[in-house]
Amino acid sequence: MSKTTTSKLATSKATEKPHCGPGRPRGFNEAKVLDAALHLFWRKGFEATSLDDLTAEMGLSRSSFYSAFGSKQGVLITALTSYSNAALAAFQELSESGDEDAVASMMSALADPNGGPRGCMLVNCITELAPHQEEVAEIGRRHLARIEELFASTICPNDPDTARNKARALSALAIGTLTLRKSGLPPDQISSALEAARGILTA
Amino acid sequence: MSKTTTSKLATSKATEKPHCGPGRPRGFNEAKVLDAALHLFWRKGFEATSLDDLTAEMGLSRSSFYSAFGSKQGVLITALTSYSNAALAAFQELSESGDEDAVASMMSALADPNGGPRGCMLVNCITELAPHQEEVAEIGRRHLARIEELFASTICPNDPDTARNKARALSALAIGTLTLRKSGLPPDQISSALEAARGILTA
DNA sequence: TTAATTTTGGACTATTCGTTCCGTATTTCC
DNA sequence: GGAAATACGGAACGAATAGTCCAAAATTAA
Repeated sequence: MSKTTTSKLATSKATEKPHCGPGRPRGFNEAKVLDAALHLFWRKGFEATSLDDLTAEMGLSRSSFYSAFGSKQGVLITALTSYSNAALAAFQELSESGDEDAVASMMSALADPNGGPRGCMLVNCITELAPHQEEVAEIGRRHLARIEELFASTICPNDPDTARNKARALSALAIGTLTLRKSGLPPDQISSALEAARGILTA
Repeated sequence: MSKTTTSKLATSKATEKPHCGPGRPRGFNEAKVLDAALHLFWRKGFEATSLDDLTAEMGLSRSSFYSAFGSKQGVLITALTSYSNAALAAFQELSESGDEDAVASMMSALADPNGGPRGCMLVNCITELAPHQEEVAEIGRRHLARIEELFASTICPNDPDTARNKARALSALAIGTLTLRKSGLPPDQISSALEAARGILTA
């Protein structure tokens, strides 16, 4: 009686890869499960997230998990890399918008005073893992360097030296703000402080 | 043959408590083992530090550890509290020095461009634990609020409103800088950016 | 000395950890 | 319809985890 149910798993939407070689096709969307993993790491931290948590949230069996990502650390690196790329792309778009208050938008995107879960996952990972996982540190360095670069090219395309310093300060400001928010400072106080500092720094 | 060695443990320096009530006296200095625990947590993070790591570093048996501190979380809270108090006292002294460049000293004390292990343990704890351990969040809030307060009273004792915003920005700046350093940015680049930002913000 | 009290070492427990493995299901290629 | 290849469910693994327990040791008060 168990044989009567014919599987429908493989015939899902399958927006990404329509299945190439031989063998049974995957029953999950890689981008989606990676996103689920990322948000779980964001909520709980890397060490505090267990394999049971992870596979439950991703909807994968342990076999599928390990065959696809190799290890707990592997799935973090993969998810973090694509998160960084996506975030940087969006950030670049803001910086190239030519908008008058592009810097303000960039600050908001980074510091996110209203505090959805999309603050900056990378800051968490750097703080928790960078000293002990070189791959995470590398991703973090790349990410922050690119942010600084985009800040610099936005605020002052002429004088590169002071622009660089101001850009670094803006980055540090936004990142530090994330910690303030995480400690419980109300959003409106975050906003006003950010606003004031940005006004002064970019004047 | 094992009985011949008479113990000398209890007759140590014992600078803190000369032993009051009845019963066997402790063989360890509470402040010292707390400091050891704090630095281990700082190096490895809370979740990544095991009881074996902890007791080894503190030089305690599990019995002594649990009878003195109750739990892994307990020793963190205790150590973190005294760390916060000591750091804030030193910070207050800087702010009350009347020195011309008191703000610069305060920034250095917080951001510590040369990066000894005494950066700011509290930022690590906030990032890793505040969302899930209310006690840690509370200590973090207290700590950051006090820092902001001292900044505000130092830079501009008159106009309290903009002083508050600038103080908040300086705090965020210093805290964000810690993350930059942790990601691998060289100390001299940290220093120059801090210097520039501070100059602008306090002008 | 003896009784009372506290600390200490380290064995122990029950659980959870990340990872591996195997039998079965599902697909493509011939 | 095979054969080959890949994915899946879930049991199993050894190591590691935070925390408990108890007998022995060390002290004070009588």
